[in-house]
Amino acid sequence: MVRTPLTPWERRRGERFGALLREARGERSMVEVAAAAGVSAETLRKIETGRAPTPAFFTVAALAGALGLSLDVLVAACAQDAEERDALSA
Amino acid sequence: MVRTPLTPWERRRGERFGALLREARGERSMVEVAAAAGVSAETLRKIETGRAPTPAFFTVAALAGALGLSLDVLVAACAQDAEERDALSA
DNA sequence: CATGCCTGTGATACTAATACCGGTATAAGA
DNA sequence: TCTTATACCGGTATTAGTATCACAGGCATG
Repeated sequence: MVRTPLTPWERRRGERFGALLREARGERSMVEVAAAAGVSAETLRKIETGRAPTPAFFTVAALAGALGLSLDVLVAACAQDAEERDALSA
Repeated sequence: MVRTPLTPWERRRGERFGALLREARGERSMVEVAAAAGVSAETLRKIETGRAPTPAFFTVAALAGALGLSLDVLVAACAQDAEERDALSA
């Protein structure tokens, strides 16, 4: 095996991550936020829906900047959610 | 064109980013840090040398955690370097 | 009803990230 | 000297991220 496929856990983490971004976007439109971050709207959509579970670092950094989010807080929230999920549904 | 190839600017940013990680690693070995972050040593090496200029978000997050770095500080440092470079070599 | 606009979506294409393998060089230590 | 460890490099294979194209639903306006 050359490159390990994404584990279900990683996909769940991606869904959580996307949900956080979507929540932070609020009433703003996808295209508006995507344009502000300098990425395509489709990319933002895939990240929000969890279809791109492990996006590029600078893509996330640009989105976080456009949304006024802290990257450290973001990863912490993801890790916390993951722990809760693991604890609940083992 | 479907996916835009990486621009020289992005590659330079990747080099800067890798240099920051390498500096933060200090005396520790690649394999040690890579293992602590849960990534392969080759991946860490490529990121440090700039051969992987746009690494995955969670890969960077894991490395930053293993190195005790803040992601926000990291991107800020990259952006600052990029601005300096732009200002100098326009 | 038809037309246009805006939002989000599905399919497709192409590039890059990641991992494994082998080889090379350098330095430290037995 | 020989061995070991570390890092670097090239090639290869496979998955995943990203962008363009084409389409559908809602909503206003003529």
